[in-house]
Amino acid sequence: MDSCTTRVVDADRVAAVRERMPLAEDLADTADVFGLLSDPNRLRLLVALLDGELCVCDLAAVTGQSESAASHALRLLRAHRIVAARRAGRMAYYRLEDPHVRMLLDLALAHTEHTEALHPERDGNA
Amino acid sequence: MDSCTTRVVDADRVAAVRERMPLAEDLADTADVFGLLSDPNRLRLLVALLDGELCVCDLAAVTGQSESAASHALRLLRAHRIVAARRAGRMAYYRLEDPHVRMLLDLALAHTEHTEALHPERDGNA
DNA sequence: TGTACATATGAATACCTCTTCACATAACCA
DNA sequence: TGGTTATGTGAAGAGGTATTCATATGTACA
Repeated sequence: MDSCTTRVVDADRVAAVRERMPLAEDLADTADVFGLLSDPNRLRLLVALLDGELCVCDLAAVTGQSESAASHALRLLRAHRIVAARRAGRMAYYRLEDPHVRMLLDLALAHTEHTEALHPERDGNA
Repeated sequence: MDSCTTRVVDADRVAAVRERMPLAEDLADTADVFGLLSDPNRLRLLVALLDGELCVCDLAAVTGQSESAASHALRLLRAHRIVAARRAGRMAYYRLEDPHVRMLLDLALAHTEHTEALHPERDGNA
């Protein structure tokens, strides 16, 4: 099928790893999720939503971006089912919908807080 | 400090979330890590290294990319202390060095394998 | 010593992403 | 009804990123 044109040193290990390699489709989906978490402003939006729903203008205020930028980011997150919106009149309340992303966020943030010991030039939160 | 020029609906919630918001520096670091995991080829490299070290040409073969591309990707991962290299003659054996990234990978891959039903690109398009 | 080999790297290109601006949509209120 | 407010969206520009090609570096081996 997909023959590799390059040399191989440890053919057995290569074959074994290839066997365990997830499907390209699954890897692409996983990479997409990580990509959605790779922007500081989107990260701020999701962190803000960890405690519960917020409307767009509050999310914009908390994350320090324009409401248009926040709306664009929320649209992207919504398209990937990571957040969901509840309409109440002319307001839109967003919530974190994906429990898996919540786990990734918790793990990642716990790590950065935990490894602040490795960056002793700065102390904890504001 | 950083005053928000936009309206706010729930001022208390906004203040509380702001209090809990991690430092911009930490958020940027976290976003960087996620960004490094947001490319399918880099993801393949890291998955291949979950079981142990491999040389560059084997990594290129396993991940289906050119050795130059693999080397570029490994250089990036190495610069962020996610992988480390061991030289043996003219070969370079890379290993996964960051236990936190290993956890993120395990968590993410376990999730994608268990949820085949979830697929994005379907715009909610309100 | 010279040649072949494994890896590293710089530059160039094509692609993608984020932000902003302008405007659209839709709900609320006088 | 018209005006104001909250959010949504398209287009465009700036900036970032990934891949490739060519070449450099350094090791091994004849």
